Amino acid sequence: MKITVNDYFDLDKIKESGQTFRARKLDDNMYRFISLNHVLYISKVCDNSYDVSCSKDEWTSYWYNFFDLDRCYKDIITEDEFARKCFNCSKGIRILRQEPFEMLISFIISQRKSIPAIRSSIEEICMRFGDKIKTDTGEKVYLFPTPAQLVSDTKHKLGECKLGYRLPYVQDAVNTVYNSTFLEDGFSMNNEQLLEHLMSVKGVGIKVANCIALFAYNRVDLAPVDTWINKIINTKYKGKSPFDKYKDVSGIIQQYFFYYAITHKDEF
DNA sequence: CTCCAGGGTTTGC
DNA sequence: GCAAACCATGGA
Repeated sequence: MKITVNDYFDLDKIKESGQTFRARKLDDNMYRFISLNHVLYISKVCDNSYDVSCSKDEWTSYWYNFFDLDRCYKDIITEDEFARKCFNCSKGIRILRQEPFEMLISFIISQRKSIPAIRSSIEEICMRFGDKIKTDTGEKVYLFPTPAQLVSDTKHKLGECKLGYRLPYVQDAVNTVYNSTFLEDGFSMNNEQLLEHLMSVKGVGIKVANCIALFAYNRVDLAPVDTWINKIINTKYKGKSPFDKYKDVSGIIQQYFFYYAITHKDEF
C-alpha cells in the first residue's frame, strides 16, 4: 500500500538516531521496523510517497502514531547558528512512540555501552526470549519479549545477553513491571512525576528516565543529557543548556543535536 | 593490546 | 549535598 507523508521524514536518519536499536535496513531502499507485535516494511517511492507492507487500517491506527506524524516538525524554529546546522543535518528524524517496556530495558542496557553493543545485546534478548513470528514477506523475526517472558528466566539465559553489571538492573526492572500497572501508570503522570516514577527502578537514573519519557511517553519537552549533549553544551554553549529556549520541543532539538554529534564526532 | 561506550550507584568528604 | 571511585564487557 502507498502512503503519503507531508512532513520531514527520513528512514535512514530515524534508524541511526539512537532512539531505536532494532530498526534495520534490509537493502538499499527497504527498512524494517518492529514494535510490540507489529512489523513494518517501508520503502521510499519518490518525494513524499512511501510503500508500506501494512494495511491502511494498521497504518492509521498504529504506525502513523509510531512515527509521530500528527506533529509538524517543519514548524520547529531554531534559535541559533549551531542549532540551525544540526537541524539541517538531522531533519527527517521523528521522535518515535515506542513501547514502554522495550524502552525501559533498552535504555537500562544503554548505559556505558556503544550503540552497536546495545543493538547486539537487545538482539540477543529478543532471540532468546521473544516470540518468533513469520511476517507477510515470509521473513522470520523476533519480537521484543514481554515482562512475563523475561521474568521466568529459570535457565539464566539473561546472563548470556552481554549485560555485564547491568544484569541485576534488568532483572529488577522486569520484576517491577511484571503483573503490575507500573508502565501504564506513567501515561497519566506529569513529567516530574513520571521521571521520579521511572527512577524508582534500580539502574534508571536521570538520563535513562528522560530517554524513556521521551521515546515511550512522547514527552518531547524533555531533553535527555548524555555524554554527547554534554559535549555540545560545553563546547558550543559555554556550559549553559540551550534547551530551555525550546520548551515544548526541546526533546526534538536534543535528538537533532545528538544525531549531529554522532555523525560529526571529529568536531568534539 | 588498549581504549571507550546515549550512566548509575556507592562511597568518602 | 557534591565529587570521585567503581562497575563488566563488547566492539573498534
